[in-house]
Amino acid sequence: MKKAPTIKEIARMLNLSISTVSRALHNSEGISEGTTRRVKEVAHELGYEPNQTALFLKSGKTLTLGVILPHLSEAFFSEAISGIEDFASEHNYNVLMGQSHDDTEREKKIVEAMKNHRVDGILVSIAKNTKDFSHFDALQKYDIPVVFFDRVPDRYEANTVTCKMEAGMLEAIEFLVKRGHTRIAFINGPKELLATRERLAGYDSALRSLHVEVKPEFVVHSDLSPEATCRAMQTLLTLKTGPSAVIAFNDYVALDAMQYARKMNIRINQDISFVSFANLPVWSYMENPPLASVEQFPYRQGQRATEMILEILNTPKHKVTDKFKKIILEPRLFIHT
Amino acid sequence: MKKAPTIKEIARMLNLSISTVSRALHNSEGISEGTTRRVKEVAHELGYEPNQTALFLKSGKTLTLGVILPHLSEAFFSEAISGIEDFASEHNYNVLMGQSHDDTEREKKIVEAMKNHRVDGILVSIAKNTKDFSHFDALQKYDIPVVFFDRVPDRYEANTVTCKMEAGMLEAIEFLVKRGHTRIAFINGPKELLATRERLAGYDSALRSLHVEVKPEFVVHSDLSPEATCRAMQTLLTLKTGPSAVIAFNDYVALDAMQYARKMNIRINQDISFVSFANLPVWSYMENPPLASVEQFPYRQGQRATEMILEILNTPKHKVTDKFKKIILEPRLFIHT
DNA sequence: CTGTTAGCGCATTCAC
DNA sequence: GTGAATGCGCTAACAG
Repeated sequence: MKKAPTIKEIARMLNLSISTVSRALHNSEGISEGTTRRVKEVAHELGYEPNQTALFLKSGKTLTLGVILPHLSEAFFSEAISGIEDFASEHNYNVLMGQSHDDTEREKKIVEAMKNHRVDGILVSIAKNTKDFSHFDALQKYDIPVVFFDRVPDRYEANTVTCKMEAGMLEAIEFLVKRGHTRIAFINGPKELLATRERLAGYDSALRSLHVEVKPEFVVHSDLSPEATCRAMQTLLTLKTGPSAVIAFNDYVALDAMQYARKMNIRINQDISFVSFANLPVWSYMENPPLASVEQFPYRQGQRATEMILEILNTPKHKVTDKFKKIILEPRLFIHT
Repeated sequence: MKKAPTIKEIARMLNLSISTVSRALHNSEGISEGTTRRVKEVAHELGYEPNQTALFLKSGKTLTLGVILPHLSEAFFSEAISGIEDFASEHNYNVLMGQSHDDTEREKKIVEAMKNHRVDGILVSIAKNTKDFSHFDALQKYDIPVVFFDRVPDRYEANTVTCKMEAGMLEAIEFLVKRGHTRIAFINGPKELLATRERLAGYDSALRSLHVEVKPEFVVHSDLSPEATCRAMQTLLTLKTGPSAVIAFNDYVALDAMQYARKMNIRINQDISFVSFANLPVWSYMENPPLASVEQFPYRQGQRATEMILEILNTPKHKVTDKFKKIILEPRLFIHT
């Protein structure tokens, strides 16, 4: 049973005081070259690494960022955290990760654990049902900044990184209209999500600005489960005058909707065209992907969010303002084939 | 600029000593009910959470597990870490995450950072080129146990969780032979990986035991890049007597190989049948997935690895043995109708 | 029932 | 050039 080496141990081995060892390791002035060398040798020999945990007591910095996501199994989020981790590690930060599984209670627990660990800052994509943000607000008492990305609270008081969904929707609809579609349906997501409302607003305004008739029955909802998506698709297919194109809330909804349509003997992108949000990497391998999808750059969003929080952390306290930071990325319509 | 509340602050506010506060928060014996209540009230009011970092100094436990993976963008690994995080958080452990991007140098850096943070244990799937394990061995000095999963070192001295690849290969080949295939090719992975050698051993022994002729030219390699996979597939397609079935090292290789074949006007699973390893969740949505794939249960592997490391952490020091723990899971052939 | 103190690992201020 | 002492937040052993 070993114990991690400490400066104390090094000091004892060399008959030095711990402060000398500490200074030697930091190349401080006023330590003889010989001592410095010997200290470093022994340190290396023992595989000494400074104890970040002890350092925190002095510095108040853990060099750790907390990341809270709904779930990693969704490609969007695993790409995002990949961007976060890459950017963070470039700047010597570590990443503590937690999945809320779209459950507000778990989200609260994770926030608490991260408070316990005194992470320097937290990046979050909130759970589907989170309406109350008091667990995040409580972080102010700990001087832990929070940056929300993608799934952000529907209120102004928050640092956020998002994609301009209205713009993405406009691009998608312009694309379809150019191809001659006028009966454009929309399978939207759960009404609690801000993203749902934004996409709907984009849908309405895009259709209006392009002078396409807005039919209320063309907008249906899914809670993102395969079953709900199939029901939504079914609703669309049983309309007397059905849609010629369907926009899906995201790629998973598109997958389920397209599968259901295929089962109903509808030819994808011939009888009904599809356009989707988020752009799964696997589309390129599919024989019949949606005609296009709105790329939301999860990796980039993660990166930018990390950049934002590091900027906040590096702002000297006396310069802190009350302004909230907002980054809004432009999505891009990615046309398949 | 707030600072995190401490027991000291609570003590000052109530004119108590810090030890009384500490005891009250822990419901220790011998504290008057009134005091306990008042302490808890104030603690709640301030949003007090104990400082895990300070606790570590005493207990030597950070309640944090380090996880090192090649990259999260691969579904296999994001599923695995999902299993790790779920199991860990159930047991009040947090997860510190790092991506090696299949680069041994980055892997070393991550190990060092995790040593700095004094994680209680580390779970790893090693980088493709890692041959030297001294950075992991050095963790012994810190009494930090390591459990390898999926991508494990090719030596005995390691705690490992893996899938029995030979068995998976046998199942896959049995499946193909039953369907009448005798010309079964294999696109294997990079030779450095243990998984590559295991699959090859399984391939050879399965063919032999089923009395199918082994043709050396039927085994080709890919470094897992799309280009290499296409070249490998091309090699197979230009054989005078080509294969009737192809087994792919993993799903990504299968995707690339199938796409290439399609481009060459080969009808998937008619002209050439495919079987793959790993079982991407999206197969179920594809019109022409491989006939079958060998499911390796990444989520389960992550869970079991976490279970193993927690078991090691909870073993009293005096009971520690030198034995290495090994868990070998049975893969399952998943047939895509 | 409650207060005082030591110590975990380290950087740092003050002595010599 | 180097050592001794302090304090970061907290628990636990020891005193009352």
